[in-house]
Amino acid sequence: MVRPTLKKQKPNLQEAIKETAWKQIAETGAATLSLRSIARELGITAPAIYNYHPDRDALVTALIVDAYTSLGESQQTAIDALPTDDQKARLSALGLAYREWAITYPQRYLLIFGTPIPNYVAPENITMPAAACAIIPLTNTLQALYSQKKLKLERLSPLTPELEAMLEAWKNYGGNADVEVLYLTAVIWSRVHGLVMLEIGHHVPPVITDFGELFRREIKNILSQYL
Amino acid sequence: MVRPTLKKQKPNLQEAIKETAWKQIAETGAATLSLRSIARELGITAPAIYNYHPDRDALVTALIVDAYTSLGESQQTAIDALPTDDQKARLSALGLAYREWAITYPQRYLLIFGTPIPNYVAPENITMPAAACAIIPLTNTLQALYSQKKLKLERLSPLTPELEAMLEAWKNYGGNADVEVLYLTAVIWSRVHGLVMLEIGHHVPPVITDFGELFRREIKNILSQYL
DNA sequence: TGTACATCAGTGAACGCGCGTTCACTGATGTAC
DNA sequence: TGTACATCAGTGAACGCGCGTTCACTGATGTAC
Repeated sequence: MVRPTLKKQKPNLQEAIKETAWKQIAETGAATLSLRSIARELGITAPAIYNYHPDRDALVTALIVDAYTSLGESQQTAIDALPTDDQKARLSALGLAYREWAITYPQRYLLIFGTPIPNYVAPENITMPAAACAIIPLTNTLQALYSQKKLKLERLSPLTPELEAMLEAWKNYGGNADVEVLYLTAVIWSRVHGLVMLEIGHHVPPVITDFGELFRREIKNILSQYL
Repeated sequence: MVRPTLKKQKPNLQEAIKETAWKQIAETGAATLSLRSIARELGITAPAIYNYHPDRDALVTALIVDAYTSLGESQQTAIDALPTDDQKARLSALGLAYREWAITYPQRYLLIFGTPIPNYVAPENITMPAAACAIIPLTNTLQALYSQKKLKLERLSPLTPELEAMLEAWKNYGGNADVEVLYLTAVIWSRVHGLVMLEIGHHVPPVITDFGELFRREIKNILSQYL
């Protein structure tokens, strides 16, 4: 009935499947995602999906990679227009853009950073690099500041040998930055991540009607703390 | 076959149901929890559970409340033994105990702070107060420091009127503390929360073999930043 | 002490549901001659 | 231009599974006389 029309409009099921998946994830979260419900909404039968993805887990993996990529691109876009010499503005922009992406796509954010989907195991060799890309703009910005000796690191508690060794290993593993920069990346990221998770998880009393106010103050505090 | 024996050993199904639920949550997470699997492990039939909980959602709510309570108690215990005049040690203990609880019961932590369970809606009038109890030890400790004028608030970016108004509302709503204390509560909590979420979600490269090192350094940094 | 009875925790069958995945198939498309 | 054929995306039926919830029931317990 409706199917033939849809079929004409969307011969590229490849994309349509993921679009519908994102739509359903946005509506009810990734945990209720199913091949059958995607097929239903698309007006096709469930087995048709197997022509494009070997199984459900492969689709989920593709979605996760796309989500990381989208987050990473929004991070990069946030700083592309800003002058390279104003690293402070860039750092701030990264923080604000990060929250913006997360509250625009809360379910997407939860897909990558929330509780793992039951019975799904992420192939780490695929998802880890994608995740790394999302963080690279932050690392690069911090590294630029570090190179210009603009980071106030003297306030930080000294690195223990164990911690330094682990950060060194991280450096070799892929992080193309100095150990203190990697540490700051993790720590600043986790601060932003923590606030974002509280906000989209509604773990803050409802009287906080504009969480952005709180978030922006904290971004300012982070900037003045390390710069 | 096995049932009668079990029945003799555990006549208090009320507790046994929740115990088994926790066990299964610890094993595979809250998302796969089901009345039938609890009953199965307990050697009873699923409908028997309805004698103790009106439906699945009620059980989940009870578990969530228990989790918050357990976290809150572990927070309180962490500072009970410490001298009241050493607020710095208390603050540090709260942070370390928080992580300890979370990595001991990661699935419990995710139950309350991770992605919500599909098709479950938390009755906020029940879960919010329980959640508040988990945070009160931190607020109280910060309030004590504030009263003794030991918090370095001058470094913080100024409160906007909007933010101050929201924090005032929070105060009336239940937080029995000054606005700057409530702000610090939210911000310090979110920092700890962010680190914990990254750790239990495995979002940090595997070369970071002892995340505790990173965590402890950050606790020290938080202390020296605000105290 | 012994019998009749009420209570009520737990049973087992059944309901309707949705899921991932397989398989032989159909039927439109596009190519080869 | 017209026919025979291969391709292959999508179908529909079926598989076995687990779920929450309902309902009439059973049978052990404990009470009342």
